[in-house]
Amino acid sequence: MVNFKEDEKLNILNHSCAHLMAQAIKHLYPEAKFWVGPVVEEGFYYDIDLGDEKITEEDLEKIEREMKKCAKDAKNIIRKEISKEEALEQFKDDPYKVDLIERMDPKETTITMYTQGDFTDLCRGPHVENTKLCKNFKLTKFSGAYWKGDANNKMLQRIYGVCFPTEEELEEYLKELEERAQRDHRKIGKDLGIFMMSDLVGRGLPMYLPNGFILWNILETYIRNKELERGYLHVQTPPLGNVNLYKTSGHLAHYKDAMFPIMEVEDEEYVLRPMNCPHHMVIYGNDIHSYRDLPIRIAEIARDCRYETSGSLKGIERVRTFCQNDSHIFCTPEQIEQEFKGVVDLILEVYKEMGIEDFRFELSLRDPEDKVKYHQDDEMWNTAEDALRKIMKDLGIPYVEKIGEAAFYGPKLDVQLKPAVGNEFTLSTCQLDFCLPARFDLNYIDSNGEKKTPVVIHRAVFGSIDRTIAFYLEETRGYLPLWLAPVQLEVLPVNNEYHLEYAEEVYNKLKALGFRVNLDDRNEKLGYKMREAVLKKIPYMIVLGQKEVDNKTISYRRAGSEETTTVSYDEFIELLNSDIKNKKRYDK
RNA sequence: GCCGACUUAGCGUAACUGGCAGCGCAACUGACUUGUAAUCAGUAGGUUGGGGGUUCGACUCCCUCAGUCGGCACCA
Repeated sequence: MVNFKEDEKLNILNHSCAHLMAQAIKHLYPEAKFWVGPVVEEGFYYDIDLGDEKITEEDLEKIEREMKKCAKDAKNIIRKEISKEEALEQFKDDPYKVDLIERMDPKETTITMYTQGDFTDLCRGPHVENTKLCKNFKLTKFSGAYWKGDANNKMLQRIYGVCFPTEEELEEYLKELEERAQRDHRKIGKDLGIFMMSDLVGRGLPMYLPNGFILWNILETYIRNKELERGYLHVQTPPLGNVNLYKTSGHLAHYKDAMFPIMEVEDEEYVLRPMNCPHHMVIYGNDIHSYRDLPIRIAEIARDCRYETSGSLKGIERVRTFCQNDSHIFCTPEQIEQEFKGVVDLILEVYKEMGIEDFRFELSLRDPEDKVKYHQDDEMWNTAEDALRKIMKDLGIPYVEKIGEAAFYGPKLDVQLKPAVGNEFTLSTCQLDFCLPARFDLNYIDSNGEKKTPVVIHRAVFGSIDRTIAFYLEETRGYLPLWLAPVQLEVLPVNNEYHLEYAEEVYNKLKALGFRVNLDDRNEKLGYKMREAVLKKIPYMIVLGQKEVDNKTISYRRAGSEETTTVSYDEFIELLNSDIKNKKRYDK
C-alpha cells in the first residue's frame, strides 16, 4: 500500500490536486473560504467554509467535472513570494487565511503564493508545474470537520480525494478500496457467524455467536497460558464497583466522561467499571508484601464498560463493553526496566506467533500544558517518561512520541494497528504508573524493613479480545488458521449410499482426537457441498469417495487452494498437528 | 456528540418523475444418489426500521425517533 505522505512525488501531485479542487469549488461557490488542504496517508483533503451551503453526493460529481475542466485548461502553476504585510492586506476579508498567516513562524518574513489561472492560494508548496498533471483523480468522501480539530469550534466541510500520475494507478487504488471493504470484520463477522448486534440489546453491545465464542475461548486460553508461563497470577473481579473505588483511584475526576452514569442502590453509589486497575490495586493491598515477593503480576481477562460516543462505535473494534487481557505488575523501581522489557517481549512473541507484522509503537506522553487531564506532578512525569525513553532506546525499537496521549496516571507505550477500513487503533498497551499505588496507599517492606510504595506497570497484550478478533478476521480475510477456526474440518462423502460409512468412521476418529469437525451428509452433489465449505472458509475440506474407501486414504483441499491432495490417515493427522503447532496461516 | 448519506423477507438486492412490492440465495416439501464453487420442480416467507403528516393513492415527498455507514471529535 502506498503512503501518499511518504512518497514525495505523489505528495506534491496530491497537494496540487487539493488546490485544483479549491479552484473548482471557488468557481462553483464564489463565497467559499478555505482553511487547510494537506496531503494525508491516502490522498488529500481540503477544509472549506461554505457558509450555509451543504455538500451532497451530486455536488461532489459537479466539483469533479469542474476540476476536469480546470485541469484541461492546463494553466501553469506560478509561485510568488510576498511579504507578510502584503499577504495580510490581500486576505484581510478571509479570517481563515489571516489566522494562518498570523500563526506562522515569526522568523519567516515572506509568504509563498501559488497561482493557477484565476485562482490564488497561499501555500508552502511545492506544486507540480501545470494543472494538467492533476487529471487522474477521484473525490472519495466528504464530511463535517471541526475547525482546527476542536469540537468547540465551527464545523467546516471537508472533502477528501486522491490523485495518481496514471489512470491505471487510480483504478488499481479504487479496486483496492473495494477489496478492503470485502475484508472488513463487520462483513466477515456476519458471513462467518462470529458476532451479532441488536437494536433491542443496545448499540455497541456485541453478542458472540457459537463460532465467535469458540474463537474467543481459544484466544483467551492462548494468552492466559502465555501469562502462566511468565509468572502472572490470574484473578477474577466484578465488572462494577462502588463509586468510592473510583474516587480513590482518580478515575471519577479524570475519566468520568467515558463512564456510564452512577447507579444509586439503597444508600450507595455504583458504577460499571471502565477499567480494572482499581480492583487489582485493592487485591494487592489485601496482603502485606515483602520486596522479596515482587514483582507481583496480577492478571485478568476482565470485562469493562465504557460510554463511547455513538459516532465512535465500529463493529467489535470499538464497542461499549469489551474484555481486556489486562494485568498490573507491582514492582520496585529497580525492577521497572526488566518488567517493562518483559512485557514488550511478550507482545512481540504473540505478534510473531500470530504472524502480525504490520504494526508500530507509539510512546504516549502527557501534554504539560494540560492541567486538567493529567495527575499533576512534574517530577513523577519526567522520571516516568525518561524511564520509558531509555527502555525503548535499549530495546532498539523505533517509535514515535505522541504528546497529550498519556493516561492520566502515567505515560504509555501503545502498539498501533491498521484496520481494513478506518483509522489506526491500539491493540496492545504498556503503561508506567507512579500515581495509583500511592492513592491506594499500597506498599511493600524493603530490605531495611522500611515501607516503600511499589510502581505499577499496567499492560494488555490484547487490549480487547473483541478488537483482537476484529483485527485477525481482517488480517486473515476470514481464512482463520487451523488453531483458531471454529470449524476446522469438513468431511464430504461423495455419495451417501456408498461412502457415508467410511466418512462417518473418519469423522468419528477426528472428533475423538479433539478436532472441530463437521460431517456434511446431506443428499447433495459434491460440488454443492464443496461450494458451501469454501464460502465458509473452512481450513480443510475432506472428500471421501470410492477411491478413498478402497485405499483407506484421505483426499483434502485446503482453504485458499484449488488443489486436491491424497494422503494416508496418519499423514493427514501429522499435517493437521503441524499446522496447529505452527499456527500456519492460509491467507497469504 | 457533530456533519452527511443510508435502512425493502434470514442474507444479497429490484421497483422511471408518487400508481398492483418483484428477483436470487437460504428455509420447507418432493424427485434426483451425485468426484471438488450452485440438480430440478413446488411451497411458504413483507404493516418496505418505528411513529406521525401531505395525497384519491406513499418503498418513493415532509416531520420525528431509532439504528447502520463515511468522516470529525473522542479512544482499548
